[in-house]
Amino acid sequence: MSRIASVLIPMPLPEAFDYEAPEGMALAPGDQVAVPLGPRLMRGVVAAIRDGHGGNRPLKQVAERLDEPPLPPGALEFVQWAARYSVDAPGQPLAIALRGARAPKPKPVRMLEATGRAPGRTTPARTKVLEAATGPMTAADLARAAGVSAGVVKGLLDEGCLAERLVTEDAAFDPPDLARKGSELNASQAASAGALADMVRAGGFSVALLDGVTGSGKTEVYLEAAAAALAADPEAQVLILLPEIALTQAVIARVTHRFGARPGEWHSDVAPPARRRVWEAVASGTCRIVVGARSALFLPFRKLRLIVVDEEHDSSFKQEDGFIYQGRDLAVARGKIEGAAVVLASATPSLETLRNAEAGRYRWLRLSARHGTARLPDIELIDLKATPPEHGRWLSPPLVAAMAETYGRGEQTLLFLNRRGYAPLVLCRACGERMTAPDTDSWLVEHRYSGRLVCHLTGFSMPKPSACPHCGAKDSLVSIGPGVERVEEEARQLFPQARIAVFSSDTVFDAREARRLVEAMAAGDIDILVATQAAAKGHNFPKLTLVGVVDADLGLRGGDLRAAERTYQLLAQATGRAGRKDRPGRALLQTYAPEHPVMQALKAQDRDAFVEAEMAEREAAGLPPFGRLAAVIASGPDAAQLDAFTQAMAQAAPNTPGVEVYGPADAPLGLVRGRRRKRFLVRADRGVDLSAYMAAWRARVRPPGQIRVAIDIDPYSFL
DNA sequence: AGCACGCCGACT
DNA sequence: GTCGGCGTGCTC
Repeated sequence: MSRIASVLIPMPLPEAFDYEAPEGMALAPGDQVAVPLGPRLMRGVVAAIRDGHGGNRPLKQVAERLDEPPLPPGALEFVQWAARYSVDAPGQPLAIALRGARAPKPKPVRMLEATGRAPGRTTPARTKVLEAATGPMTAADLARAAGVSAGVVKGLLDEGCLAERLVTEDAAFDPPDLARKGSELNASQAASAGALADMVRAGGFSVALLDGVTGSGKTEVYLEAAAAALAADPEAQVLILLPEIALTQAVIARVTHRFGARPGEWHSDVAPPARRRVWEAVASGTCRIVVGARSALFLPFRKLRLIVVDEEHDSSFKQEDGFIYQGRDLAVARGKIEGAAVVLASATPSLETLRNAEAGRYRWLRLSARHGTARLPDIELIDLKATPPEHGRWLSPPLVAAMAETYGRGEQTLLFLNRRGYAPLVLCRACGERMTAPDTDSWLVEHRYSGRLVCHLTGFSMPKPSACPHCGAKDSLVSIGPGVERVEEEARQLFPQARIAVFSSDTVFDAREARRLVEAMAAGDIDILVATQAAAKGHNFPKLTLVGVVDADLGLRGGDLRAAERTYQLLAQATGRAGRKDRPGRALLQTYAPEHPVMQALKAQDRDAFVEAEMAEREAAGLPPFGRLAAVIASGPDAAQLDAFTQAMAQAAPNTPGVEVYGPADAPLGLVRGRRRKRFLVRADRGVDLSAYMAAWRARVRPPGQIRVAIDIDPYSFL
């Protein structure tokens, strides 16, 4: 008999591997260890310890217990739960959970300090350096502060008048100052904040929907819930999740102001050493507030007491590649594991969340009053059949007139179009050839800034050719349809004097640039902002009084489950931008289907009507939130082999009451990176353990050769 | 994911 | 006769 450690390894292995725990090595679940895997040593995390022996073959031994913070029990359980739920290898979520633990430590910086020794020879330059050396500084800073060359500093260092000291950036996070007062709350906010504070103080798992229109002050309310959680327990930790990196800076500033301490920041743009610092501080409990993107859910919290999911409806919470998961749903799961309160905040909650609130599973807190004196914008539909734009233009006469009026008053316009680039399609007038990426069915999008054709799916790009690559015709390629760049071009032609900017992921590369643009807009330094979804939420632009939605129908096409819901949310968010302070706002929606229920509900600003109609349709079809969906994407380079495999897979689908399997069908993007793709869609009744069903199905087939099978629980994109 | 082992073409 | 192409499969 010996002790056996079951070890999770951050790789796509199907299960934890067993190792023998060497005599005298103290090991506990959560410990980070080094274990031999094949020819090399891997980092892993102990999932469980038991007594026993290896069975038919001898086990390898754990090589070393690493001197690193262990994964707390809640984090470990969450990793395993997430893997099971997503029907994926536990190593996938574990890799996310260890992303901060494996990052390099912050490098110590060489700082110089005066030692008090007088230099052998005093010169004016040396005196200036010693006067400037009031505290530890880097050599470069000291030379700059004294206005001398680096040589002078070096000379003083060599003589021992300055001494070198290695300083690691202070790893500690300041504790939140709980004596600080929060913002002044109106009656509605105060009631919700009180309810959330009670919920948090009561302890244990519970979920609340914080439901309030744009500008109703949801952030102030959930910050009070955070204050209650932090005050109730000196070790309590709070996690605030946001759908996009661009929104983190504003919330970090709010948290810093509210608690007098900067929270931990966690998203893909955070540099590795800073990530390591946050990871360790969260594991040790010294970092008590984290603001981050969905992957922050996997941080090693010790005593997580509150999770806020801001803009909970946002589809960016859905991770689509690699480890596929829905951040909002996993947040609720982590809350359950930790016994924490979960607050889902939105102006346009997802139908899933609304259903849970209606059914009483979630506490439903409505923020009714709008902050300050701002009024909701008027929403008008522009019927593009009645008043179409000129040929080759995208802004209709009524929208242009409204823009002129707004510009004339010195106010701002937001033109909203959820399409990057200049034109979504380039085709040849001579032969009709559509430009697509090699090995892909998706259209190449023209980008004029870069002069290239870009595939938004694979990242492939090429210079725009002067002749058609198919038929060779010269100058025959035409740009079809609008992207934000093209709308910007049109706006510049219409308003040559206006200050116009574009906000899309092609023009805004990082959080800093996003903040710069948002600040310029807030300060009134931009007259017309042309934006994709990236700018449609979370900001307050006092001089913005007109929102033009260039193509309101965009989300109504394509026949995916959430198209109507997404359009509704997007438009409600985008139009919510207009007229927030004392100016009334207007929103103009260009549409070819003004009679569509979504357009009508939006025009009437009747969320309940929209939700009721959409819920009825979903219920009748047994679709989420009344049923559950999963997708299988099988892909491979050989079409015939893939067909044969997906046919076999269809045969192998377990026959279970309450589950229907549709497919195999060609995936909408049937060819990606040279691989053919086939898709199954699985619909299940609410009570079915869909993850178990999918796992059982997958276990029945063995994908041959190059064929890959990906399972997506609760798919969003049907591509 | 790595990294081996494996079985078929052009080289010192 | 070998070196090496990367296809297939395993790692407790």
